[in-house]
Amino acid sequence: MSKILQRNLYREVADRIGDLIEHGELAPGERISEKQLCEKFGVSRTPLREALKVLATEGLIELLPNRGARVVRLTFKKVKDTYDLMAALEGLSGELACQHISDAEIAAIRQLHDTMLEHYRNQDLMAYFEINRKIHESILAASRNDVLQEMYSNLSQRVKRVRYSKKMTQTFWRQAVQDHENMIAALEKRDSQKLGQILREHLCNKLEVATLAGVIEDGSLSPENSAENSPVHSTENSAVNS
Amino acid sequence: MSKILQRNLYREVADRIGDLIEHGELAPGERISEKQLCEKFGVSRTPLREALKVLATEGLIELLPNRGARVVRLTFKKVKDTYDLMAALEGLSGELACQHISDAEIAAIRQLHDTMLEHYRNQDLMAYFEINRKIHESILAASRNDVLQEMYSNLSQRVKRVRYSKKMTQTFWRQAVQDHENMIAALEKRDSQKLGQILREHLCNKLEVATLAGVIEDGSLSPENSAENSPVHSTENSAVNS
DNA sequence: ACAGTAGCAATTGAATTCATAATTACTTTT
DNA sequence: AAAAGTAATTATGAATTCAATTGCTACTGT
Repeated sequence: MSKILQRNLYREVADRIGDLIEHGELAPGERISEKQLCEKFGVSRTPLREALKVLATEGLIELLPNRGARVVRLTFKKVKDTYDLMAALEGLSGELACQHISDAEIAAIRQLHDTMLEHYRNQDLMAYFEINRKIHESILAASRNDVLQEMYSNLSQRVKRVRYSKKMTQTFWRQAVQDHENMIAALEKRDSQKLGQILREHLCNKLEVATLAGVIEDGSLSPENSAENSPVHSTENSAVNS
Repeated sequence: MSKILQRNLYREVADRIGDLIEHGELAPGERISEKQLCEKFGVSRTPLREALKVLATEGLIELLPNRGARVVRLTFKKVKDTYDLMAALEGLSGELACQHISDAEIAAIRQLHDTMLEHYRNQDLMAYFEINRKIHESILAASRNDVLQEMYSNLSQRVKRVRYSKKMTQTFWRQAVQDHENMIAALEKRDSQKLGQILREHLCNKLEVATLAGVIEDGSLSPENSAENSPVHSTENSAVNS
């Protein structure tokens, strides 16, 4: 049925490090000491270094030749670029989903949708987000495109640590709910063009980007800015103000 | 300027193995012996295994626990899924390019376009494809989205070994050229919606998928079909005659 | 004769060891 | 006293070694 999950040590270690990054226990830009992590996880350097190589190709850390690894610093531009991509992928997933989704799956999503509305009425943001995630996941699964799902999952991983959207204005929230109403409608009519468009323009992404502009500006994500060796600061931060 | 290319041994090895796969010297489904490759490249097992882990996350090979690695078998569905994704990414790149591209870059693409038309008139397929690739690359670069470029490049790698479209009917070719005419027009008008749409529907992808359907059916890509452990050889040989 | 189990060979997974590169601290010179 | 250069220490890159799992083959029992 689903994929056989291979439990190699390197994969386990990679996941654990990913968690550390997501929860901020490994700060952005922080240098990662191999020995330190070896002791923390109780493994030898070989599987740990394999894990680091993998995490680097997954875009979570970057490797400095002969100088070890460090957590990638999420600049505003990087996050924006990633969200643009994710929006495009969500759009595609919507189009494909309309072509392949079963009636049972639509019914299940409708069910989720109704539950989500309930949470909206109760103003339960956490519960709302959880169901929201499940709905998008269901559509993604209905696309029947494994490569797409893999890519989306990877992109999602990269920006996970900034996905906490604590503040959600009523206007935005209301609009998001409206988007979801339209999504369900398009899905039930199997209007792939429409669903694709809605998902591409779905507020969630734009909203998060908007709020993030503030968050990142605060310096909470990029403590010592993006420039490593160049003394000149580029326009990336000033762009936030425009 | 551009990224500092780190020349780690593992990256070098990974690229070399990638080449072997692309050129078919490592057959699809073939088991990869670590020792064998170590001797071939003259490196120890450590960097080689790091390379294998990376190639696995890049989707070129798959790792069987305690049984080594093997080249992924490109099924028709996998290729189709990948092309669908690439089309979506090209579409996005078009939209973004219209927003960021400079006049100089447009002029350069126009230049490429004219050269390509020349090759079309001379019916020089190889030269045509080369310029065609450069044009799409230029648009991708103009999107100013590094994540997008990285993802596209990865997807492109995965299906590289089947991208040889030797046969190109005149009808298809003519349509492709027409598409490119429209692309340039949209680009010069900076009509992002239009360019996006053209790129998403650009014949190249659909054409390749169509021809590939034949190629893969021939068994040249999946020698023993998609089934892994089934002892029964299905229609693979009889299909060649049909 | 066929099937199941046990033993052996081979290959991968992980750890330890060795080498090389970088960084830091200390000393010397200006 | 400050700066530069050299040496030493630390950390990463690579190789070798060790252990464990797998697959194959042979032998025995039914």
